[in-house]
Amino acid sequence: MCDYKLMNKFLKEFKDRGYFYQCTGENELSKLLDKEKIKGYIGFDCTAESLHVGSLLQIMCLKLLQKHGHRPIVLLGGGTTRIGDPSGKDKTRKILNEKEIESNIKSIEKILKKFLKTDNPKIKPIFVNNYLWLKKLNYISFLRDIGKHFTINKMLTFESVKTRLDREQSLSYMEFNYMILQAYDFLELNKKENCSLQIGGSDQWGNIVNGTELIKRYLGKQTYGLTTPLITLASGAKMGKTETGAIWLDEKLLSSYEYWQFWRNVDDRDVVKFLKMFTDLKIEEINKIENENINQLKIKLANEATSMLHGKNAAQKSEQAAKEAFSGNIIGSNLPSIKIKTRDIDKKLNIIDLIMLSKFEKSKSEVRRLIKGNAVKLNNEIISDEKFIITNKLFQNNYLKLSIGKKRHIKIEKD
RNA sequence: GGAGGGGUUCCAGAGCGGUCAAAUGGGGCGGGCUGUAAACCCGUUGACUUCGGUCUUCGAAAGUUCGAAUCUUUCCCCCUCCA
Repeated sequence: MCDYKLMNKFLKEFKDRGYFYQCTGENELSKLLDKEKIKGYIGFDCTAESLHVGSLLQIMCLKLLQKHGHRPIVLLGGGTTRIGDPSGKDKTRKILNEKEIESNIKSIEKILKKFLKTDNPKIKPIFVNNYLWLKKLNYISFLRDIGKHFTINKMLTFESVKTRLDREQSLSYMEFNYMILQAYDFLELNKKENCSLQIGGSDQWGNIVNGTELIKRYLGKQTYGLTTPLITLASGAKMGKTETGAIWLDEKLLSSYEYWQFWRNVDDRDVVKFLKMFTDLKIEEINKIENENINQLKIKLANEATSMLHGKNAAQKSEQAAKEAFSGNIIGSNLPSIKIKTRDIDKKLNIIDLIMLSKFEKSKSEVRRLIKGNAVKLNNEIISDEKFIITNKLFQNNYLKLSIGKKRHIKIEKD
């Protein structure tokens, strides 16, 4: 462990922000980072069409590399996604087809570009797809060149493998190979791009170390691995997926307003931690404001996090919309809206159908329950009759505000 | 290969011929308190409904029965122990 004061600035900030979990050769890494600008890589899973906040910490790591002049490499694992990482999974994953993976890669790349600086050629991210080299592998030569460096004895001790075997859940040979492929990725990136650092979540530790060891044996070169802790919410839940649905980073899957709301609603105990982790604010500044009004801090967190992804404008709009929605009487002009046809209103649209149109609920029974529980409001008036008919009179300047519970509000616009 | 145990609603887990849309806990949702927090309290949690009911669920299929999550048969899948 090297002296904190002498530590490389990148590493130091990495720790100060709470990104640090484990590291191989911390001292040497620190020296290396002082001496030169390096390339560091993180691999992202492409099984979904978008990333969610569960990957945000990884993205922040890439940003931090850039901030300190290092260049991030983003590996979108078209190859490995075809296999499926067994880490942290107790079942074999669904294998996606080529088309799905390709389109996932595209949309994930788009998201990452929103976070990362792409104008400075020295630090702009390099996007790579490991399918490029994995598809060309020749089985026999791969076994001879790469496979000989891995012992089954050791592979069996890895957590991802062990838990599967312990529970007698089947682990296919295909999945068993995942770690070798990931190690090979690192080797390839080292050869091609001189990449000398791999960052990943703590569950990737085994895979990462395999990579550095392979490179040492195969090329005799020193590389490093760095892992981030698994972020859990104060409530104990894993970050990223709520019961309602994942907190997606793609606007198509989750509006910027909802994204803002996610941050606005974090547990009190998580606020400072998240300010450090997920905003650009300086650590000293965060320390200074730490004890300010908790709700102001949450708004700050929401604004910072939202502007990072969706832009300052979207963040401001969301804040404004929230203010309007929660303070009461005005129809929040910035609220998400849906349009309905005047014809439908003339056809005596009732409240249940209106809510169905809003897509807030997909079951009429559930809507009836909500109405019984005084959860439904139109223009802030509780609607307690499930046969309530929507009339033109309810619209003010062509708008009608529909609220379900305290947190869900939508603007209905007459078309 | 031999012997047992099991697959139940979002999850865990009761039920073992009618009173079962299925106990209980967790989670979710809604209400209250507050601060769009936590904790706590209350309600609710298959779908549709003209609120009378109707329809679909207890691994899959077939059967016994007036009636099946519950009994029988076959099939699929999981677990434990022995070889």
